[in-house]
This record gives sequence, C-alpha cells and structure tokens, in this order.
Amino acid sequence: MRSELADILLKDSEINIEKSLPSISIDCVVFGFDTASLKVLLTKVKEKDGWLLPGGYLHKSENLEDGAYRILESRTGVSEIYLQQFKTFGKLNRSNDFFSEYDKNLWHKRRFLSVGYYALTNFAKVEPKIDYLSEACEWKNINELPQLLMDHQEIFDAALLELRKGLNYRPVGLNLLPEKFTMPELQRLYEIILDKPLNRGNFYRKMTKYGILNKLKETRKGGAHKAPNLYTFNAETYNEALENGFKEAW
Amino acid sequence: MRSELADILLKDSEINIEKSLPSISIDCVVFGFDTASLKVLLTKVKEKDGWLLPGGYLHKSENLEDGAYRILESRTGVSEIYLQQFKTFGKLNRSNDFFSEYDKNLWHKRRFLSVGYYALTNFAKVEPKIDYLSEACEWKNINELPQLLMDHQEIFDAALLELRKGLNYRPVGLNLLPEKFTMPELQRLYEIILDKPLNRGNFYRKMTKYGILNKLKETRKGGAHKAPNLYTFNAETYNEALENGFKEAW
DNA sequence: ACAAAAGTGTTCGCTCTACACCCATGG
DNA sequence: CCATGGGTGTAGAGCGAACACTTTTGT
Repeated sequence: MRSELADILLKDSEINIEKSLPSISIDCVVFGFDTASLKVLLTKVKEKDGWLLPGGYLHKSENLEDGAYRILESRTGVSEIYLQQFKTFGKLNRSNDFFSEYDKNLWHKRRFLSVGYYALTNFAKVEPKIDYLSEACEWKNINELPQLLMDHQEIFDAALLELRKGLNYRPVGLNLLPEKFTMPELQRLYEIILDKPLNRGNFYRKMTKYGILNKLKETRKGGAHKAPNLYTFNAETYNEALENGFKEAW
Repeated sequence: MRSELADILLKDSEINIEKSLPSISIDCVVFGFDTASLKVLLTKVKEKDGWLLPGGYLHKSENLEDGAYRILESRTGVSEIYLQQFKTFGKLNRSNDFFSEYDKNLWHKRRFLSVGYYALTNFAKVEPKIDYLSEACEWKNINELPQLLMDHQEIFDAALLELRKGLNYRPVGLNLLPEKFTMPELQRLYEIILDKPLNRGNFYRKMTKYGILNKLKETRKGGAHKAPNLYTFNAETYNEALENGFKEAW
C-alpha cells in the first residue's frame, strides 16, 4: 500500500532493525497536572482513527529504564521526572493487526511485549512533540479519553490504578506543583488524582506528619483573600520517602 | 570451546531461534513451603559455579503469562499455582558474560530482558526437574541461599519483598497448605514468610474476619493433644479477595 | 493430669474521620 | 466585613498489639 505513512514506516523499520532490540517496546502513561485537572499525553497516529500512548523501542545499547526516560523526553522535553515501571504486557495479539495494511516485513508488525511506565509531570512545563508516525500529540482529560488503540486502554487503566494505590505509601507532588506551593494546592492535587474530596484539617495534619514539607516564611500575596503559606518539598526526606515508602503493615 | 554444555547450547540455540521470541526471558521465583520453612527453587548450571532461578524463553506463539506457567510447570510439574508478575529487569549487562566462553553466535549470549514472576507452592507436591542446561534443581532455604549468578539475587530480593508486601492485601495459603489445615498451620505459614512471630489471638480474629475460611466439623485426630479444628479455604471469597484485595486507604 | 488448641474478653494506644471552632488577613 | 486560609480540638469508630482467662479434648 502506498501512502505517506507507508514510506515513513519502511524507513523507520530499517532504522529500528539496526538500532533497537526486537520484541520489546516501552509505553509511557504520562500524567499531567495543573490546578484544575489530571490529563494524560496521547498521540494520534497518522491515517488511523484513534489514539495511542507515547511509546517507542528499546535501543540495543541502553538500559530499560534509560529507554523509558529517553522516550519520555523525546515527547515532552522533560527529563527531570518521576518515572515508575508498573507492569509488562505480553498478550499474543496485543499489537497484531495494527499495521495490517502495510508491508508485511515491517518491524512494527512483529510481536512486541510492552513494558509500561507511568510518569507524573506538570503539563505547563511540557511541550508535546509529535514523532514520525503521529500527527498530533495532546493532553486529554482522563475522564474524557478518546478511543485508544491496541491494548492501550488496558495499559492506561493499570497505570491509573497503580498511581492511586501509590498515593498510600509514596509522596506525590515534586515536579508536579511549582517549586513553591500552598497547602490548598497540594490538597487539590490529591483530590484530582483520587477524584474525591478530602478533609482539609486531616489532610493538613497528615502531610505535616510525613515530614516532607518545608514551610517557608513567605506567603502568596495578591490573591483576593488571606495570603496562604508557601511550602517547598524537602528534597531529602521526600526522596527518602519515595525509596522506602510511608508505612507497611504486619 | 568443546564441552558437553557447549554442544547442548548449540543445539538449544537453534531450537530457540526457531521457536522463541528474541530479547525476552522469563524468570520464576518459586517459593515453596512446608510446615517448617520457606524455600526457593534453584537450578545449578552445568560447568558453572553458582545457581540460577528457573527460567526460560517466551515462545513466539504464546501469551506472556502462559509462558510463565509453562516454564513453571516444566520445572515443578505443578500447574495449579498462584503466579504473580512483579517486575521486569532490563539492565544492559544483566546476562552478558554469562556464556562468554562459548560460541559467540549463541542464542543465549544475546541480550535479554527478564520478566519476573513469583509463585507459591507446597513443595511436598513438587518434583523438581532439571532441564537441558542444569545439573541439579533443588529447594534452598531462603536464609541460606547459595551464590546466585547474573542478577538473580536482585530478582529474588524483589520477589521476596513483593511477597511480603502482598500479605497485607492478598490472601495466602491456597495450594500451599494441604486442602484441610488447622489455624496453627496457617499462622505458621505467615510467620515463616514474614520471619517473625505473630500473636495467636489476633491472628485468629483477623483471619476469621477476612471471611475466606470454611470451618469444618472435623478435627485433626491423632496428635498428642487436643484435636485442632480443620479449615478449608472458601474458594469463592478467597479468589474474590485475590482479585480485589483486602483494603486500600484514602 | 497434662499440654496443646480453641475461643473469647479486655485494655491500651494509635489512627482516621468528621466536624467544629478560632484566628489571621487581604481586599 | 467576609471569604479564604491556617491551625487546633475533639468525639467516635475501628483496629492492632498484648495479654490473659477459660474451655475442650486426645493421650
């Protein structure tokens, strides 16, 4: 079949056969946050009617995790980011048929497992970039997702579940919120991720007790009301908590 | 280099090139339990000084999870088993050098990612089987592990951590304990996995409350003392709990 | 009789929840 | 003044830890 995409795929196929490890792909669920909502970065494939999570192939000469960071950075321009492997997807026909109308020797038509990573970022910092086979790369609200192709809905669902479970024993917020932020902003982040309201007083105490916050002497002036306190994350205790978690029973 | 193993590898190499997906391997951390201790199934590689987790390659025509079950069954003869994917390992040199002295075109010398699964079984039911490149397959106590080759110590550690964390929100015991078992036996299982003593009364209440146990009218006769009550797992609620977990905060 | 097992009660301390109250302060 | 933010108090529910008491029962 002759089309713009067909040509691109052929060329890309050669490059990947040379450079990438067969059978392995990486898909990234990039969650973005601003003051109002939680979104996910999706790409629209050329000549296809549907969207995909940004992904790519692992180079022969790079570590798995480095591959995930590279793919992520190539789409968002963001390198300092929280990235978490959550599951590997390996059903037989997960990506079959996808390029069925194109050249049968195509790299892309082979069988791939996909290692799923999720990332969290502030989408104000991100410049979504399309790649060779996409015609768009956009933030989509997680409550209004378009149709996802292949098994990417399943991958997304697993990532969201992991993200929410992770809130129980991992801190969240660094690189999502601005450097300096207020307690209501932090609470809003949690509420948006969990999609439910939280009690203010309890949230305040909980966060304070975790010991990951530095309270600054400054306040945020200029609002219509009382100037709220500003906080930063304490990089040391925050990272310590990321490593070791907040609690664990038994 | 000429050796028994070298010949085997060459032959196996051809088979795998034909039959298996490149770049992917599966390693299984098979935990075994009897009334006294927690062990893990290890294999001793021919002509090598050290042990490995049982593993294998994913066939081109099978689902990832099915591959894990197949590999597991080929080593243990056990098919009804709890199997849980926990992490995928993809460092660049994780399996390099391992067959360094053998033919450079060998399948086995390529780069592989390894998808880690852990399994739980009663090792009384298992008949460990050696495979083509191992000279032994044995249960080893987890507190006295021999030297593990490649990155298999790291894989094992990650599996044990996951297993222990899992006890907080997943039931354990089905297929590990005999069909009918007593409360002290169940408690012992938990204590061995967690490597610490638990309070009897609290344990009794906790397990009872989970609602995954059927209390039988029978007791275990023949012991030196009072005949303990026998229980079975309630397959329905047990599996329901496996799926959905016991709790989750927020 | 003895010892293990079974079942239950109780106390203490902690955490989470929900709600409420008070103060501060920018406009 | 008032809306928002900050901080604290507290009552109630629930749970886990620890311990202890009682009963059952096989040998």
